[in-house]
Amino acid sequence: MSPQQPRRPSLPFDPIEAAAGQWSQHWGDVPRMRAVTSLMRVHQLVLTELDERLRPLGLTFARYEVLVLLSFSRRGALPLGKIGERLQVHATSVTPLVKRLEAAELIRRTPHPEDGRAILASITPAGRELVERATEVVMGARFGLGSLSDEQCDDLTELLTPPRKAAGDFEV
Amino acid sequence: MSPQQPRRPSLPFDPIEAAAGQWSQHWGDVPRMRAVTSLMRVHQLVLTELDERLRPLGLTFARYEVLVLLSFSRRGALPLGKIGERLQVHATSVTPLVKRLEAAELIRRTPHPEDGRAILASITPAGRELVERATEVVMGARFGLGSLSDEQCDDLTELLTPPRKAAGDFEV
DNA sequence: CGGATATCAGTGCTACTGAAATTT
DNA sequence: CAAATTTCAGTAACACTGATATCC
Repeated sequence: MSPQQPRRPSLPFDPIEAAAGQWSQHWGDVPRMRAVTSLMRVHQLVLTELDERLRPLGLTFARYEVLVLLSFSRRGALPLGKIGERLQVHATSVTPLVKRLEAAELIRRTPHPEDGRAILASITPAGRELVERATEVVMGARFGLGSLSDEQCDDLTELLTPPRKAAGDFEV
Repeated sequence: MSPQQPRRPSLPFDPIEAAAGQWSQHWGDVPRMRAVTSLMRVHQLVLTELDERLRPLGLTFARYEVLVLLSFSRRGALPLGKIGERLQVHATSVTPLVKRLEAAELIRRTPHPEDGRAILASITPAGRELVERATEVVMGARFGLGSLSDEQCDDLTELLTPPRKAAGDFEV
């Protein structure tokens, strides 16, 4: 539905390959230039598609991720700080994110029983229902990567691991 | 410089692998779930690093891309519509993007000589100088993908081609 | 006239800085 | 008191909708 970008005719050539040709004549490191450009473009495509499909449910992909995280947590509840940490969202961005989910009654905010500074976000039954429906939508869209085989997805994950490790996301 | 996100200690495990374990117990299609999560994370890491390095030059990665595109074009000039098309930026987003570059005197806006509706953006000598310096910065950062070999970058580009083709970016 | 080009106003989402309130 | 948790105000990007002026 609703192609936000006006439908453009397909180009008769790969625009990234074309740019790489120009790039190589001026500068160097073409492999990295191509990889980064491809990464940016595919990210844009995947995120746009998933946001679009989740919109009828009143969710963005970011809000969906919060619901998934809470539904996976032991008590269905986490302090806001943990949410930001796990999802790599800035502390000052968690507050409005959680506020929207609370307004839709998908989560509840309660004071942390053991730490008076912290707030617990806990998923509601309505939140659990919606995350199931949203997951069907996301899986129905094959995460926006339906053109890749399972093996190619695994290869992609593996190739994207060194940058995450280099950034200090995790050890080993 | 300036780590916007507070430096978090590395986790002793891969958080995406951990989430995949949970995911597999509830739902399916783990390969795609892992690949999309990795894609999102690496995109965030790369874009944050490049924006950070370009900030001292007064550029964002988006603005840098416009300068590169213009410096590659035959006359150093393109109509705004073409810029949006090539960089996949919405028409209403091109205007402020170009306006900022003009304010910094990196490009000039002139009426299209043959089409009274269109505006040509042309790169200035200062723009050409800055794009050279910015490219040194970006290449010095190895595009944020310094942890990958040339061969791995090529593999990554190849894996990301089917999604772009499926989205109709180009034919063949 | 219908379609294309660019602009503007306004909304929505997110990242960030800097500051503050509260609690540990 | 220093550090942690959350919130708020304000700035900056960017994507998008809907409307408008202009021109082909």
